[in-house]
Amino acid sequence: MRTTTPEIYEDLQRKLMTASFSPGEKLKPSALQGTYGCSANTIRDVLLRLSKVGLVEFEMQRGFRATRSSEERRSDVTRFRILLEQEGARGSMREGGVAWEARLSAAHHQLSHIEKKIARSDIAQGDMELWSDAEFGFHQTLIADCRSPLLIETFGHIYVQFRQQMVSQERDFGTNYFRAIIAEHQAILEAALARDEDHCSRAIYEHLKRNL
Amino acid sequence: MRTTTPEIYEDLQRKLMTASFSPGEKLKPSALQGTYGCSANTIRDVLLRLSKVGLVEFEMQRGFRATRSSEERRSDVTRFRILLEQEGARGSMREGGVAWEARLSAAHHQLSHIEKKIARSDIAQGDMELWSDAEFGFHQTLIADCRSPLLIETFGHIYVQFRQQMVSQERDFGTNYFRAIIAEHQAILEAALARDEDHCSRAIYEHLKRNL
DNA sequence: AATTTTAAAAATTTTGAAAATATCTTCCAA
DNA sequence: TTGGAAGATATTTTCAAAATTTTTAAAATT
Repeated sequence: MRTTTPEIYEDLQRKLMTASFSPGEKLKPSALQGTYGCSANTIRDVLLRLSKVGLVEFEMQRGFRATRSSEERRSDVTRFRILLEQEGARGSMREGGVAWEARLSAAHHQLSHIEKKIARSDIAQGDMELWSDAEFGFHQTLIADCRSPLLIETFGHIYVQFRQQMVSQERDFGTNYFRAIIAEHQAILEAALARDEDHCSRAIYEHLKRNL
Repeated sequence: MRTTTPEIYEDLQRKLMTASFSPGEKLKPSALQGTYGCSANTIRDVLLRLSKVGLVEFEMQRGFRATRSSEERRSDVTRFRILLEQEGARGSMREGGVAWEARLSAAHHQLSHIEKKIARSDIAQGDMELWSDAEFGFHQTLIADCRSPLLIETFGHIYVQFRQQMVSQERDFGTNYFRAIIAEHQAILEAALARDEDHCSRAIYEHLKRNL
């Protein structure tokens, strides 16, 4: 199998985020090398980079494993995400202009479109991946104009870890779940466009508290 | 020169934090390999790990460089540090027990000892490194009991970036500076021990605002 | 003179294998 | 049985060279 390194990175990232590797599972370069038709060192390189994002744990002399999952960790990731998203949204509401409002509306429109489709329960193959991307797009746009590259970057890392933790915890992701979050995203959008910082913070908390 | 990989990591980290590499300077494995008597790949490995902490920037196909420095970045790092430290201290004040108070007092005592020595201006060789470690110890202890491993880890990353940004910005680090921060650290300690969350947050802000 | 093309040099990434290190098994003694 | 060597196995790390890509500098074209 001929695969470029960026493709390997993307593939491993996706597999980590969709629990194709179970939490805590050992990731052995020598084992993965066969899958991608490259040398073990290339895998090592990619895993080192994925450990920056927090999808992979690395410990010297004892290799890599998919980040462990636990009640505590899920809660920790969620708390941290709430902190970053509240602060980021606050910043965007202060600094963002009409262009930001436009982008946020657009991102929400796209997200809401797919969420309504899923809520009608005609969920098709690949919809979850589309939804996940749209969800990220919305939340990322929410904080995008806060003028803190560091916060934005860290939020990106935390978001993928959040997804990683959530998929490994099977819960009801049925139509009920989507019906609920449609309203929550709507609330966040409205508060953000109204530049009501406290209300927006609360809406973000309400959206995520089920994972605490 | 015979050097183990952890030593290489430490040495590069120290050099990055003390501006032995100027901001934005290219870090070429093939060039550094000679310094440490190891292969270029070992350096690459170390640099990849340092990029997780944010001391090094990595871009695919174009290698590594010491993290760039700018007015904006300094301000960004400072803002982010304030956010994390305020939140972490808040958590410690809520969750920490007497043991935490004891550790915080101890860390402060050590820090204040060296700061007073420096303020008397009999600053000796290696004092800055001792001070830097003690400063980190104090601030880390401040947030240590917030029960958020993620926040603690991220704070560690941001702290070293903060140091990195500060050293590359020459400013008056004379006795005046130390006289000022002695009082600021004292204020943080007192508010923390009094479990006065708002006051502590303010003291943290006052301590760091000069870098905004 | 400015831009694009081309060729050479330099740097980065990848490889495959050897060396170092950790982990597991088996066996023996307490 | 329990605990711990000793050896066997597997994994991780390191290496030096090959392959790829980027950068630099010079030449050619507009």
